[in-house]
Amino acid sequence: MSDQAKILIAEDEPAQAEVLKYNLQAAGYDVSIAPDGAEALMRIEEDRPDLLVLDWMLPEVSGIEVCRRLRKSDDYRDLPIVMLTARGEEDDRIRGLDVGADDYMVKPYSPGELLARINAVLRRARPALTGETLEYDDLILNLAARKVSRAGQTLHLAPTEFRILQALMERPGRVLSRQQIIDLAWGPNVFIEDRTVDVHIKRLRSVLSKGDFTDPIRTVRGFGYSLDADPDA
Amino acid sequence: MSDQAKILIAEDEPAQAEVLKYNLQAAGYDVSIAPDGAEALMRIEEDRPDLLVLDWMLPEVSGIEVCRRLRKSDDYRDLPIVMLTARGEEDDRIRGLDVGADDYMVKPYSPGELLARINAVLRRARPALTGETLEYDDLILNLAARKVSRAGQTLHLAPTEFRILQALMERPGRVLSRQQIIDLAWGPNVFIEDRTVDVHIKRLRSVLSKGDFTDPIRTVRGFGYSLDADPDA
DNA sequence: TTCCTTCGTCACATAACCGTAACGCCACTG
DNA sequence: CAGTGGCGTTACGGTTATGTGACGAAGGAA
Repeated sequence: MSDQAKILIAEDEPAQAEVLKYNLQAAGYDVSIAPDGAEALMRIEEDRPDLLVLDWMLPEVSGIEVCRRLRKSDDYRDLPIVMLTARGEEDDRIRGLDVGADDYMVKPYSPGELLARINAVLRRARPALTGETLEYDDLILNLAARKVSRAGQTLHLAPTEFRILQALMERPGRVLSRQQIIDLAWGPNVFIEDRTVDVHIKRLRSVLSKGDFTDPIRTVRGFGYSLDADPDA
Repeated sequence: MSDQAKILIAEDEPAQAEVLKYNLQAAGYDVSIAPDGAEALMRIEEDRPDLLVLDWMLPEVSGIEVCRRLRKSDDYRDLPIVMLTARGEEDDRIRGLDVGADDYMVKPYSPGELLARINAVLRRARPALTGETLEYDDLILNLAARKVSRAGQTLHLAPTEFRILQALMERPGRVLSRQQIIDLAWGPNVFIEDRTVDVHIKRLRSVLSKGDFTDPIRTVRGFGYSLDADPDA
């Protein structure tokens, strides 16, 4: 996982929850705890965790009910869930997998194994979060995947357009001259007409503004171009 | 291990064994039957099942003895075992878990529930049994068995295609250049034309997309290829 | 041996992309 | 308000990257 993934632990036994939190934090996760099912549902709305560790026996709203509700909701259908069951609750375990948990652990579990499962589930569930990304306004440029999206929608950029946008996003707000853009996007010692940049900027704009998006590129007359989401500021 | 997992039923009551066999076959498993403990041990050697459904009361060699022996052997230490006990044999049940059964069912059981447990045990046990598994979308690549399946269906990949897919699946979503693919799939210091990668990608695609599957490989013009199940996301 | 699979490469077709020229509008200057 | 340089936009020819079918070589299995 590239950054710090958020994990919510829904567990009513404070001691267990704390141990788990400690272990997961040590592994680099951002951890919070909900002591019952109702609170878990609340915190899911609030914190938007990337993964839920869900104890099966919870006060207020049972784990299985939490799971069922999440799977029915539009927003959290895909929230990865690792459930915890005590030995002897085999029936619930089976129901849990049926209800849509991604994995389960039987208590008592080894912290290492639980961590491994969490990592595996996260990896499986969030392939998009791999690699370095540049962000500007609602634009996201993923270097590793070589993908650009705006407001969640993937855009198709030609290679040159991609490199120009990358150059601009690496220097947000700064005005780049045409020659600078050529150096950054084509490489130094490449002879390209300045006006060619204009054409690519135009193409880039038309892709970025497809739909009813506003044009994030500002023309600075006599100098060049810059990224500027809010020209009035 | 193919996607058609082999299950051995060790059960001395023919009627029960047959019913069970019928149900498991309907669920897509490859099923065989052993009427007593001695035969069970023999068939395990012979058939190499992926999971054992083990009745506790068996002629010749008792279920508990079978279990104990398997757990002591080097080859079958991790063979998943689901044991069947008659009601009232609580002591044996507990001994069974101690001896190393992975799960148990009390007779009479519902076929659906047993199936659910078998599925769960297999899913949990397989990674340990078969080595690491890579998953992406509905693709599963089993390193140890060198097998690939899509949506449950086994695919036949040539060795080079397998290694390329492995390289891609180890870095899901990330774009790999042709040279990187060569290094990863052929090894460093191997001279291969870049275009050769294209041809293998084409062959890989045609296998992965057989039927009406969508092509999971994205071409990134000017750079290389990446795994991308959902280009619009 | 012969048959079959896999491999690397090539050759050709196609589609995507690129750079440039040309035209006309617009913003600024005076 | 006229003039001018800068810029947006379109069109187009050429180039390059990729898809695809074919082929011969190598190796293994029967």
